[in-house]
Amino acid sequence: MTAERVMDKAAGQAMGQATATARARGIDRVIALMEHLHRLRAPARIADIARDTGTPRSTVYELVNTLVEARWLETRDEDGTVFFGPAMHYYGSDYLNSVDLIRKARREVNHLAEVIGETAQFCMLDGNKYLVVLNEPGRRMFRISSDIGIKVPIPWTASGRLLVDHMGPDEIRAFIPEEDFTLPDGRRIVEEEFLRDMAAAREAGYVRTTGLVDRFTTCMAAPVRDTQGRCIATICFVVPADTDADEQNAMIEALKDSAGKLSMAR
Amino acid sequence: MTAERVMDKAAGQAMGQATATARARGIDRVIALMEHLHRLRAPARIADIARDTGTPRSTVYELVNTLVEARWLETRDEDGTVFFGPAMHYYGSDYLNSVDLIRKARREVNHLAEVIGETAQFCMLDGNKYLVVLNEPGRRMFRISSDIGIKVPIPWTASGRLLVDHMGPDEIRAFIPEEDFTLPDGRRIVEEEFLRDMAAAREAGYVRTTGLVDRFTTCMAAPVRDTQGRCIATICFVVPADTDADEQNAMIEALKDSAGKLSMAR
DNA sequence: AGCAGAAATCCGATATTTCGGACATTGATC
DNA sequence: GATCAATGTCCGAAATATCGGATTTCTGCT
Repeated sequence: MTAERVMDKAAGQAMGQATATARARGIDRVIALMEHLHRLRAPARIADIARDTGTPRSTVYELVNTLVEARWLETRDEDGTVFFGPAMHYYGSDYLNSVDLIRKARREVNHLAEVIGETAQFCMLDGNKYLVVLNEPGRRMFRISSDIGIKVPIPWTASGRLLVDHMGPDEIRAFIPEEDFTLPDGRRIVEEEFLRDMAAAREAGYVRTTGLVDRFTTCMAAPVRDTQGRCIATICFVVPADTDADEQNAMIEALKDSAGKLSMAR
Repeated sequence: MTAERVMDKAAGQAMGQATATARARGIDRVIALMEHLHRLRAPARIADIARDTGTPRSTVYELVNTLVEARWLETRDEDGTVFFGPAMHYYGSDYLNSVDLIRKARREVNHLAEVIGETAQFCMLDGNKYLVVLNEPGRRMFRISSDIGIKVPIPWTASGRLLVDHMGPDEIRAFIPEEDFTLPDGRRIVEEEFLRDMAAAREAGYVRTTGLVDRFTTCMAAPVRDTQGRCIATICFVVPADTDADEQNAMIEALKDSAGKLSMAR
């Protein structure tokens, strides 16, 4: 109820910039600032931060100084831009280590990426969106970093078809926003198709999709289930669509294996 | 200059708790709070946070609410403790990906931990202290998490002997605080010994120490050097002291190999 | 050199947040 | 069931951090 004072939540969804109105707490401004950098995924100049977050310039300067001193932010290059600093990594590591499932998942994801050599990920739901929690790039050169912590519509992903496993058609309709069935390129995912994929995935114990978000990419995912059999996360590979079929099958086996271990674990 | 208002810096070194005096900015209180959780490396109850950071109780409640809402913190279990939340992981990942050397180092550390099966680390200096930046546990059960982002006296570590490589005896004396030559168990590292280790390490291209911080642990480290040949980081293994000699030699070769790649890279 | 525009700093006033302490709630112990 | 302790909420007042705008410094360009 406090942060909303600064950001108009209604305006949220779209390109995340807030129009500040009144005077706000330092904390709320800092939260907006960090969130902005995260969405940007790149260093930003202070003036731009001020504009894009709707924070008065003098305030941003003041806060950035404080944050740089605390190593939450770092001044980059000599171009006067700032980005996240080492403290965030330390705190983030503490978080990862404190969550049992994620700590174990890290092992599996690293192992998969190392042995198979393709990009492996660990994904979960965050509200009604899909989220990459862990990402370990394979040996390929490109696609170095992925979108850790960036929310994506559930129907855009292979894993999404597993993560809503336990819901009936009506529940899903209520849960996933209408507009999320439209892909970035404008194509539309028919609901029946989605439900069919889902049922097939539950049956087979894995799911594979090609050319969803990106035409030339194939995703394969296996479900991590809790003791009640509910899918609480997925492990997946992201590979070029032209990857050899046998290799893909090997990957799926590896995924099922890893996902199985994590399902046991908790 | 702002954060100091809250924390008495002189009191620092010891058990990190500050005695708040005057009214402080929310930001400064939050920084103290996060730093406290990081040192603690465990969830804490709000009342304890208030006591240990010297922040008024009502203020902590207020701030924690804001931070939980932003996912910077998370309420754990049902015992009312709080700890870092997922947002810290996302911001931390952004940081890691934004620093070239660290991003590359992550590959190497993961690879080493996977292939050799022992805990691998990537370390750097932070001021006049040694710091584990990346840690990847091996296949052994114990010693799951390490002290990422926790400052350690340079002489306590194998890597430390490489990281001050470029300094002369006088520089080192000026750089490393006197008291840092005393190990946690009270033993004292003679300066000549340290300098000898250093010279030998530079000569050999790696360093190995046993029973420094912990009697039953051996550390092996290889230097990552910049274009001027200066040691800017190290890669290392942390293994039980009774590890087979041949295995240790193989590890050292693997370390030199990885460190060499990173030295090339930048 | 000189100029224009942007980046960064400075400063005082006021709207606001922090803080203390009182009050409510929960839970454990005897 | 009563007592004590710990946890969490609420509220008004006072201290002060945020903000606007003016000033200064920097940078690139003609």
